[in-house]
Amino acid sequence: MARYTPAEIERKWQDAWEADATFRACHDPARPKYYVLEMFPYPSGRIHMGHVRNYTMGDVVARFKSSCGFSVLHPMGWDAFGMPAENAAMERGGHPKDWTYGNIADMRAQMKPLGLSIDWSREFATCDPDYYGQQQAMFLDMLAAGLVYRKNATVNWDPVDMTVLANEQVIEGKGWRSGAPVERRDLTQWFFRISDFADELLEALDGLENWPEKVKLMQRNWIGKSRGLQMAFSTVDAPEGFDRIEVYTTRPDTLMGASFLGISPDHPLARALERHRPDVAEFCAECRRMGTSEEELEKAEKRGFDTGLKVRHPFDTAWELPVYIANFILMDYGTGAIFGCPAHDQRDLDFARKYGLPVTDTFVALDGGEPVGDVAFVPPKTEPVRWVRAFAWDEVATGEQAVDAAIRFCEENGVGHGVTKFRLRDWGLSRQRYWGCPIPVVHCPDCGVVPEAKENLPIELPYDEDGTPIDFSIPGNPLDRHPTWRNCTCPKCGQAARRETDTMDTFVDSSWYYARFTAPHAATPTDLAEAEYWMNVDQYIGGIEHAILHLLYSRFFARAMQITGHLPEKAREPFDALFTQGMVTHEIYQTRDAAGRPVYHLPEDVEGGKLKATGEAVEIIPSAKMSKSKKNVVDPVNIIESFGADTARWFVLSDSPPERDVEWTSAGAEAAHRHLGRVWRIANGIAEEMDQGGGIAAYESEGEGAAPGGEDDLTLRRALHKTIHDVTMGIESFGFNSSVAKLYAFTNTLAKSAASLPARREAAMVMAQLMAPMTPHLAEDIWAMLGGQGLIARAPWPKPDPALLVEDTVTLPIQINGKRRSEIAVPRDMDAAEVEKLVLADDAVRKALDGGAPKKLIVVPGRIVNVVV
RNA sequence: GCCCGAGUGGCGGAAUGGUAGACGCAGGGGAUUCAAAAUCCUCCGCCGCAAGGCGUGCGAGUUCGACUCUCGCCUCGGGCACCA
Repeated sequence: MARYTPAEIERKWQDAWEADATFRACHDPARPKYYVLEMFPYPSGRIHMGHVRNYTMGDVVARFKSSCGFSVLHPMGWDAFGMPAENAAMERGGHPKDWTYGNIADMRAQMKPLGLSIDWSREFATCDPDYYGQQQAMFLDMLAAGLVYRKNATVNWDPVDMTVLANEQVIEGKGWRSGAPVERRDLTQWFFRISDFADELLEALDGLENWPEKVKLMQRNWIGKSRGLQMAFSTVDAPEGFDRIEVYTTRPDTLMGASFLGISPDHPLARALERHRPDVAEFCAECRRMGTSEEELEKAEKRGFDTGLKVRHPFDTAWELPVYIANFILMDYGTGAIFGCPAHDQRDLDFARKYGLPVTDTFVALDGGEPVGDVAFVPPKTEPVRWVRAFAWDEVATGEQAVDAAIRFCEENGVGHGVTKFRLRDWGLSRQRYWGCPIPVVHCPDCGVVPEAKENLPIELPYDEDGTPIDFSIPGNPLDRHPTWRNCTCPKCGQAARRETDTMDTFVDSSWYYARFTAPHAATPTDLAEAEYWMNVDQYIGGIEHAILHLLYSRFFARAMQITGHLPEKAREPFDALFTQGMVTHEIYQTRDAAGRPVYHLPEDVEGGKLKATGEAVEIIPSAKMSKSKKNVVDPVNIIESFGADTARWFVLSDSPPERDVEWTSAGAEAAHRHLGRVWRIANGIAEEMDQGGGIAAYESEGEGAAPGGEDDLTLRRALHKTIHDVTMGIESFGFNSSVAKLYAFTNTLAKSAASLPARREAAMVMAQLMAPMTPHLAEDIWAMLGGQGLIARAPWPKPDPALLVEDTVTLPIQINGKRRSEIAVPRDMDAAEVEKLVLADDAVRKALDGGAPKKLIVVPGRIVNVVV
């Protein structure tokens, strides 16, 4: 008996698609286009189930839209720059370039058997000089347009390895390799002026109707627009040039509860003091012995240092407040100085209690009104409170009203002015690393910082040094110590100059790849005609972990590209719809090296809690996001080899709602495979019946005009059209798991159906079409064996017949006091009065009423009845 | 610490404010088979012999009716600007 053989049919149909160029994106002005994009992968060397899930979802959308008549663009590329390549070179030798391109070849080979409807002719990697050369050209245009500038910024510095560390490389305040306490260090770096766009990036979120609310909310909070008061406190006995300290506050209404002034350790006053005061210098140095991440600063114990300086309260010059240097105040936000109001801010309160500073209530709750103890009173700004130290508003007012009044009062009295500030900072793009896009500028002794000439692009990364491969075992930036690469001539004056040795943040690479896919081989960054046709991305799909940075940077970049003429106006917001898929999680296996640092292991290297190679026991850390660095990734190649790509695809779609996390298990894979085998056998059985009945030709004349079948045929057709409707709705709303469930249910219906052969043939063919976006190879095979014309991939999507979707009778559940107790079958359109009569005649209802009348009787037509007794 | 999510049977999960547990996994029973595999049929939230009662993380609230809406907690996950 014939069997389902995925290994054979998957190869067969992939070859057929290849020969047909089915997935080649066609710039066809006559058809509407649809651009579906999944976030491109980092080429770690192996695909994992997260990739399979991500790309299968995109593939379902791409194939579905294609069947619906759209000209689809569905490309794939590689986010190929970044630290792991350099780390690999350090750990295992070799070159980042060879490692990366080797990984890309491996991953492409693992991905192709999935049968994704990708136009591979558009593939590129961000580390291709052709790509990053165009990126350099855009950088120069953005520099000319004033979108890029240089300023000082703080980095994590490893004093032993003499190298800059990423936040990820700082573990508990120490360098991951050296173990040395990390220091903060200032470097001159390049920045994109994203904060100039803060307001626009915020406002435009409202127009992104097909983005998840939570992502927009996260971006709103990240941009952090606030209205507040900027004002100065005058100082007493401060050093020269510091007779005033500017502070920014969002709660000027609490000014009468001020208790101290806090300044950042990086504030100019702190820096001035530390020059002459060893005690200040020591405290500031200690503050700087910490990483740069906000998380680390916020989690650190809140500490302050009393400078001994005082400031005068603006409303009462006799009232003096102490000035503290505090480790939790960021120089990057506001003015780097705050006033503390302990009664209405928990952090200020903790600080005040710790250093014995006064706590003064400025308002109390309407009911009660006990003074603040160890919990600050911080009601929502919209809640009315009773003010005990108001200075320009009513005794009872909300925080909002008080803030507005306070700003007005301060402005009228010459104490500062209302300002709007954003939390969003400019985007620092300089990285002191090798494996990234070189920043195309030159440092000339006479001309200073000079943009490289466009004709010299791309500025390529050097592969070796003096004929020998670059040695990555030495910490630090190989470009910086390369013997010749830095040497160049000034594009302006022609004399000897030095090349910039910093490379770009890899977020730059991923901020415009979607645009490059529309014309991947163009001699300019984009081709405006192609961008005009293909942009925007109609459906973008990726992980929630990119909700803020990648997506915000991309939104900024689209604007910057438009300003510099690389994208049309309509691409200002590049992603029309966003879907954030959940992550695939897995256990983490960890051992420790001699120095006690964690070493992670791939699941396939672990068996029964021990390393296969050495037998060493591993520590099992509970399921977490699959990540390259933790090595808790599962290799889907094994699944594809034993069950086929369709099984892998069907399984990742079936088990969990797409936006939710899923823990990968092997248990369901066999079930998925069993089901696909069953579907194939049902179709094959129908094909064999057809053969016995005279072959396909005998059924070709059937169809619309054919004699109506019996009751069984009608029942099957009703179920089929309901399934068409449900599966289509599922795909359109990203409810792939629901679509899969409906297809399971319909398979059962079809298997048990006593309908005529033509009806079952039709049902099997339509079912194949409905399955085609998910299990495309199986669908093609069934389509072919049942006599379908051409490729199912090119067949139009089936439409449900509305007449077959409505049922004549419905079952109404009867609730008594909200609990289901009975049910009645009634004609679909029976009026409520008739229904009521039937309900009151129902045994369960009569029993519950016990002869009395119901208190209330609610009839929701066609849905439910509730009797309140 | 701050911002954003998620919690439903043994497990993954379904459910425009309207029958909680669709569909699948695991498990039980049966058919077929010399036997097994494969396949097919069937049962399956918890307590209870039953009648019935209890059930969507916990506690309140709104409603004729709450997994769904509101408020307060708990737990887990994501992000926090140099991981990608």
